[in-house]
Amino acid sequence: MAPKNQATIEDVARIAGVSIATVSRAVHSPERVAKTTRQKVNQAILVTGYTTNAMARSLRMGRSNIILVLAPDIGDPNFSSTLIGIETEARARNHAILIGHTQNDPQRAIDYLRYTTSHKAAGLVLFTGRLPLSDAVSAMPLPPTIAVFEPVQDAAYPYVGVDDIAGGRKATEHLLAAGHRKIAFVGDTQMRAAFRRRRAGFDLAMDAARVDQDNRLIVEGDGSIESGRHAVELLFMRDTLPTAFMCVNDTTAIGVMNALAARGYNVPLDFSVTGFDDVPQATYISPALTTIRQPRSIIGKTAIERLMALIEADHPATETPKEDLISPDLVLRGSVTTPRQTPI
Amino acid sequence: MAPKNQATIEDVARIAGVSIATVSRAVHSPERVAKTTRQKVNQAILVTGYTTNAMARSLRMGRSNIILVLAPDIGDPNFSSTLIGIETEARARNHAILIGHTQNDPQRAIDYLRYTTSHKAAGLVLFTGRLPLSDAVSAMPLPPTIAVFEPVQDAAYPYVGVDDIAGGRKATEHLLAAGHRKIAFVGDTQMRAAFRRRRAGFDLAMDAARVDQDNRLIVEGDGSIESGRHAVELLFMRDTLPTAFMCVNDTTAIGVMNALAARGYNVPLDFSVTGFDDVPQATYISPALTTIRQPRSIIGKTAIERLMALIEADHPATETPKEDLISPDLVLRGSVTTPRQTPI
DNA sequence: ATGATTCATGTAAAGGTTTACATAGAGGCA
DNA sequence: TGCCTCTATGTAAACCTTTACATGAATCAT
Repeated sequence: MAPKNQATIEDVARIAGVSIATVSRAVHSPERVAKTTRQKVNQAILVTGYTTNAMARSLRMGRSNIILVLAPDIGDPNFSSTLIGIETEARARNHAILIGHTQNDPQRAIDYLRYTTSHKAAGLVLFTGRLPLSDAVSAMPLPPTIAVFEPVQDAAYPYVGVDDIAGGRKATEHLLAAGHRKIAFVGDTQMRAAFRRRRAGFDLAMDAARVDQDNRLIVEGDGSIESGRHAVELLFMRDTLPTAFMCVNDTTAIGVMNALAARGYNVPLDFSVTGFDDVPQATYISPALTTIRQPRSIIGKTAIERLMALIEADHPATETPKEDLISPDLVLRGSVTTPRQTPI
Repeated sequence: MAPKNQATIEDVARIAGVSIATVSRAVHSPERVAKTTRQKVNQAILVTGYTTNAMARSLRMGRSNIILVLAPDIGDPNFSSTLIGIETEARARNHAILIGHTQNDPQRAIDYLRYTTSHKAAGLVLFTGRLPLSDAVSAMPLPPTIAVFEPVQDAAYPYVGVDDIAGGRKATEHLLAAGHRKIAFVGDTQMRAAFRRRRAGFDLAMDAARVDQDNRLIVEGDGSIESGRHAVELLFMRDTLPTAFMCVNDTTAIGVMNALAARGYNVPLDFSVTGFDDVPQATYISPALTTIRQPRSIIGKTAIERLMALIEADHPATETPKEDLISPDLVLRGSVTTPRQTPI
């Protein structure tokens, strides 16, 4: 069916009646070869069905056109949508995406990072907020690197993400504007930088509205659905209940709504709820969740733009790493309304 | 920080006091070098931090250790979970996964297929039921290929997927066992092979239960949430209503449940509903959806096993392509119960 | 003791590119 | 005309492996 042996640059050169150097130039810097020659070469390429051997090219050039994307969890909806942006932008720039799925296993991460050098990866995109801190990693020569969604702890890589502070603030301001004053913040934790910032946005909005500390019910949580459910149980054991729940992410919010429904309450009539992320599930639950939308594919696109700038820069890492924060939008759906007048 | 120039096999050879051939052998077929030499080499590798240059290796060997996965939609939950199985298994066999995201655009698909030859990919995994049928593609020399989830139209690639007939049958039998006799099948279409098979399973079960054609309400649909909603509207315009909806996939089922809720009906008290796929959303809606679970990561794992067998086989495609159908399980949740006694 | 066999290692070619440097022809200018 | 510059192309080296083949030593059978 297909010719057993792929045509090489030499086949093209022979047919076009030029040297292999000219063919190479015709392909990669067409302006350096005469118009008529270029046409002969293109013709020969068509005839032979020639494709450059990327392996030979990478070997010679010292780097490939592969970008490694390291992610702890491929299934995370944030990941897949961002990947779309990454893939599209990378492809437009003639680069391919290699997926490294770490499952939070440091050994797997190290293996993939090693990949980076053995495959001469052009760049590295990190979805993972933590890098294994073994000596193996710090001694490893990594290609230009960019972090996405969460800045990498203890390492100064440029970072592209959502403006979590602005997002947290927007969600909170929306609840305040609806008339809520006693608001629970669900998902307080020091573990994740993004969550810390959302909390900061919450406080900023509450400060600006002059809501005192007593009316801010801070509940710990790790972003899981269980943590949301648990938060509700916890609050019902305290003496004061909030009228609204500002949740650190959608998953938490879904947990909160589950628990409220289980107790027979109606959202938004009895309690208002906001999320953060706008995961697909946010539309499927009822009522649909009012939330902050992650500008996922924009983040992916921006990350590749920055990364390519790094790759093409001659002096790697001479400038100070930059943070690129993209401001998210509030998505109005059905889980927020004015607080009920009679106490629960 | 890291040495500017990666150590090469020659550095290792010099330090170990052997030839580069011996180093190569020590790394890739250790049994062929004497124990003491092997130790010297390993020591030298440790000292230099040597990693084989995969580009040089691939160039010499004529193929890389990269497997291209072509998918129309990265965001599809089926895709990501299957990818986990693919990635894990590929990694265990020292291969890496390159993602090609076609967005159903034939041109993008072709570009990625071309990738396959330029990067000397070891293999190809197709998530896409349709291949662009241009001459460009049929003339293209593709590496060993396997289809996943949907067999590829008009092309005889081995295929790993769920046993859709068995799954469709199981779901239908479950409804029959609950006492339903008038059942709607939502999502009838010729366009997708998987859907055709689910329909076949439905008919098989209905035949076995001797349910006549009048009690099978077949409604067209393309698997979208809108098609589910639309099906309900359609059925309410006919003179007979089903007591249960067997939906071709979960997304359709969610649409059906949405529309029923909008009309004020209760699932499962008024109508029972089953889905197919077990997408994450199936647990988030209320009631949680009784459905057929795709054995996703098993499919991914199996696909790579078959693909590697193909890659390692000396005589490509001499055997007839094989179908590997994995039997899915029924997941019991809250959307099915006995039919109500009083008609709607 | 001798020839045959096995084992461990070395030598060198090949894989397909890109690119520094060389070359040659054309055109411009005095 | 003679010299210089510029442009288009060619030559050959380098990138780093793997592996067929060669070599020499050691082991074995007779």
